[in-house]
Amino acid sequence: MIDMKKEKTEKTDGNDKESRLLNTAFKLFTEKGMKDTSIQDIVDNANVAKGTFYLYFKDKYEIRDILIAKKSNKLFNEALKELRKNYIENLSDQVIFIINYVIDELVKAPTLLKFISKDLSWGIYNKNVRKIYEETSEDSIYKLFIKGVEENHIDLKNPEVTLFMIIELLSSTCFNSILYNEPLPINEFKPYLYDTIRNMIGK
Amino acid sequence: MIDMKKEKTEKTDGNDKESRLLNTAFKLFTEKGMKDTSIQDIVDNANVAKGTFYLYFKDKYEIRDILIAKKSNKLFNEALKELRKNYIENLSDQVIFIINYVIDELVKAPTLLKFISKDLSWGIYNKNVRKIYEETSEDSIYKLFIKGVEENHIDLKNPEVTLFMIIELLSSTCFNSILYNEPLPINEFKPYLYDTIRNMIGK
DNA sequence: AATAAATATTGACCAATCGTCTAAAATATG
DNA sequence: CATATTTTAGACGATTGGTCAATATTTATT
Repeated sequence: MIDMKKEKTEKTDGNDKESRLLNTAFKLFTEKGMKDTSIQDIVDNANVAKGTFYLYFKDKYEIRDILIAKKSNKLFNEALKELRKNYIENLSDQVIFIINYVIDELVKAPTLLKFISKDLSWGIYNKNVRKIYEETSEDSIYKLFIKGVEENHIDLKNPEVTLFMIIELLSSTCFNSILYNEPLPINEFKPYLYDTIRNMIGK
Repeated sequence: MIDMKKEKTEKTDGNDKESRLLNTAFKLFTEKGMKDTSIQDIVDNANVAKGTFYLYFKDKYEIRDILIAKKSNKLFNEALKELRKNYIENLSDQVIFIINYVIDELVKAPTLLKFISKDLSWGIYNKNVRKIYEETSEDSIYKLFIKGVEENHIDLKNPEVTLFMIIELLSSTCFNSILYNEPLPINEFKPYLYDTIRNMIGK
């Protein structure tokens, strides 16, 4: 029934041409930067024809948006998974746990941080990125936060904006550690950041 | 003495080719977006040859950086000028005054806000932009803040990072009013934002 | 004022890049 | 096995980016 057909068949472990394009693009974007990466570069390195690229993506910027969304979404989801393993009651502390997790991961992987932040500033504000966020995430910091605010009767004028502000703070804190090439005392600064978050959320 | 030479002479009120390129680029960037504006577009609309563009700017991205820096710098300088007219003692209140001024101006000019924020997220983190900031501003929110912290013996772990965070908050607050097309109650949200700033700076 | 040196400007030119399109290959369906 | 549908390939025209030698303009020098 299942025959091998041609010898050319790659291991079909789900990494199809689309995935290969995404992986290759991420590699090249982080290595050489957006500007110095052409679509030809991407398809050559992914061993795919140019036409195939345009089958899946509109242009270079769409593939970037998708990448940023996937990478940052993955990071937040990992953080949420870790959060579930611990029992943390307070919403402020839950948010701080997540922020803390993400900061640590980003500081460990500066190329990822640079990519996420530099070209799109965390991508939170980009329509395309937000769409992918909403499509792909069953569980999300957004839902956790909104639910938490409701359940705990926390008095926030606009929870959504508050969450964005907090993530913006996360972004700026991380990015500062890259902006200055000298190592920034990010761990010293954390308690200070978390105070601010507690003040924003209350409780 | 002063002769007209050619009839082609434009009014030489300081707007040379460089300025014309900058103005035209800003117009096109905000009207059509970065991606749909080619250098050819810019030089055609500015009535300048292509080579002239490359005499002043490295590429499209450099002219964008310069524009963002100039526009945002101008905004902050206007805010500082207004601040000087009032007598505000407290550093928190001074910062809030400036933030308030800038927010109001940006909400009034959404295309400017969109340009500043979208492609570079306020530009604070961009090396090129920062360089221009430092070169062009005699008076700046940066200096005001650092001096204020010192003079008032305010205990901040890292004043520079704190200021960036505050500006990031300003940026995120403004940008939220664009993100959602419906009018966001930005004025309602202000007191809340300013509480946060007071908590960050203290006093 | 005439000449020389320095600087600014131009636009033709070529290489690189984009995005389209048609034909071929792979796969699914009956 | 024949036919329809989807996926892939890469050649192609159009656009864009960036260079460069020629030309125009300004500034300095005598």
